[in-house]
Amino acid sequence: MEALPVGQRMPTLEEVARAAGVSRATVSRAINGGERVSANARDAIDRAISELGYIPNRAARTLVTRRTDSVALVVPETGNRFVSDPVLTGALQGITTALAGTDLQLVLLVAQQVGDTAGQLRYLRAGHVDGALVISHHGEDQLPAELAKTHLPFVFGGRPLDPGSVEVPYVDADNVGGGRTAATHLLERGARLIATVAGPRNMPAGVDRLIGWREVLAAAGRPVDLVDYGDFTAEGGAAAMGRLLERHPDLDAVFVASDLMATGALRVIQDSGRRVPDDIAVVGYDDSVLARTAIPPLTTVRQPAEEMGRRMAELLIDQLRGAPPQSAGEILPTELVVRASA
Amino acid sequence: MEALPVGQRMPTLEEVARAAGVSRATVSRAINGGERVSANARDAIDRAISELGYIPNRAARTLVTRRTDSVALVVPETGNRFVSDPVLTGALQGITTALAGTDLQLVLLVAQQVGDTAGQLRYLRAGHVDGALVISHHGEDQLPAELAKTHLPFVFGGRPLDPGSVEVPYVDADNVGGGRTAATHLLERGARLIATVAGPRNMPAGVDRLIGWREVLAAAGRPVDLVDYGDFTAEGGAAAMGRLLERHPDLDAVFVASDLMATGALRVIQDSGRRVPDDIAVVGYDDSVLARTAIPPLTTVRQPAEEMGRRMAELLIDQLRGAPPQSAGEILPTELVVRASA
DNA sequence: TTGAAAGCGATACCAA
DNA sequence: TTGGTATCGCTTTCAA
Repeated sequence: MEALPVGQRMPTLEEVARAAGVSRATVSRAINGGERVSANARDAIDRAISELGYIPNRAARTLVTRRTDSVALVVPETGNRFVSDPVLTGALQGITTALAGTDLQLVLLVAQQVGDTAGQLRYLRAGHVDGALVISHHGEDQLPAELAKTHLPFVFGGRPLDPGSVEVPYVDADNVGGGRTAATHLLERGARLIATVAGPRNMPAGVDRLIGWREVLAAAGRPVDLVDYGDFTAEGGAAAMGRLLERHPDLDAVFVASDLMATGALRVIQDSGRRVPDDIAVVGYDDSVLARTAIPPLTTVRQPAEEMGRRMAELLIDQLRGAPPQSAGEILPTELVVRASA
Repeated sequence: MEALPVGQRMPTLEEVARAAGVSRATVSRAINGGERVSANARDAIDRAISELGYIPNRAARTLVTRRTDSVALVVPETGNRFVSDPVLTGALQGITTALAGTDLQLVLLVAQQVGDTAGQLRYLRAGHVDGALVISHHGEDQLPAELAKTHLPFVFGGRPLDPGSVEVPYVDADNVGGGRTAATHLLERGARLIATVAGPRNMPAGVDRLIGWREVLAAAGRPVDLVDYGDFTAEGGAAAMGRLLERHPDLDAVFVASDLMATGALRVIQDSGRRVPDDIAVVGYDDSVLARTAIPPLTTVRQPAEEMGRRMAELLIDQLRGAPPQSAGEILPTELVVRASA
């Protein structure tokens, strides 16, 4: 990366000052808040700025302020996870929306290999960004503890499983509540034997949804052992559903902890000659595009992905403004979207 | 954004120099290529660097080199487009892979409003990045022409519709070829009356796939007027399919220009009492997750999204190294993925 | 091969 | 309210 194509020469503060007939210091003040600058000077400076098309040089500014005006979006996992994760894309949406009101730029920090947090930490520690938004699925890594050491403001998306005895500010959807909602809906529909395809045991999202489901069934005096686990893939969902049907051929409802897994479950159920929802009612999770395109369309628990992203960004911005990090996580409510499958 | 949380104080070049017993200049040379530095000095410097945990300050470096070591990913559209676009997420994957070998950081530049290219251009012109990767669907905006004026290296993903008399380096999938492949497959399956649900007429991807389809049918002496248009949504696909069935109740095959539209088409076809593929064979486009989860699973044309992203990044890196921009677009082959729907 | 010193373009302190 | 000036951390001549 030696030879450098010639870019436009940008006007500097100096030139603006000269054109406006004032000093650099005055222009700088005018640009940053405009305190203690006379109306006269202001006008001249504004005119000079727009005539010259002046844009402050970020590098120069960063050098002295030690502020980069950019924040990182840390995505711990690589591979098609990024693609398939229904929350991530929505969160990204919310994040950019929230950042739009500021002059903060979003820098993408995608792990090169699964579990490669070292490289990301190096970057974060280097002071290249003012803060970090961390999307976390597997909460088990040491990212929270390590991040806390850096003194860099950060907010997690998704509750870290093991914060390592540090307070971690995070935003999460109410997974327990979502599990409750799904179970309650199936109960109210009159289901007699309710199963669940849960997510992985090492992921907070998987664990919490199961907890909610279990809670409601236990309270209703129903069995809570019709449980099998998938890995949040369609194949995993299909396999788990198959095992459940084998063990409990008479089950008539199932809560599947993700829409993607639910598509797999749907296939297995229909292949077994059963109809959805008449023989088996199915509730999914995420309200992703898959829920709408599935046949039959899935009743599912909507995650407020975009709002999660927005709140993450807002909490980070608060910290950048000097507020102390939130000591507790923020839990956003989920919502049942009723379609044809249950 | 006034108050600034105290970050760690990072060691500077100066301190490394002192620790190594050499001058700043020598350390700098050692870091940048290591030309004209004695082995002795090298060793001492390397040791000092790792002991102190030194990381160069990007802002200071940028200030003098006028290089930012970051490139922008420009996403012209906002809203859930980002989410639903099957190519974008894959391309992102390829881009980060290609960038992993360099020290380039990816900065996300999402348009705040549809068609708001002005803000993006301002940012790009400000010299905040060394180059830009532009994801383009609607080729009609003036982004290509405006970008060319900035002298900033850039590469488009997706062929711009109207380059405005400038050569635009781009990477695209072979949409015409994809349309041909789909049509050919349906012909070879023995279909008699082949329709298509095309994409919007103002999007290159939509237009090109239709051209390919038409080409093959014309060459085979088949009618080429069983065409209706959708907007790349499931609803659009369903509506277009409905119109086609009404006009041509006897059609027995259809090429739908995106998997998402195909899910809508599938629903309409099945609701009309017809079976897929027995009564109507369906070929989709994208090989997205929807193709795999659809019932029946979709035969579809796979876009090499990840490879597109990788090539985009590679072409940009070439330019950053001083190579002239490619004068012609680069077209990557598509591939038919045969599943149950056709 | 090495080092001294001059910037790069901003901010911020201090006097005026 | 202003302007002069030191400073941020690095790269890059230019001499030695």
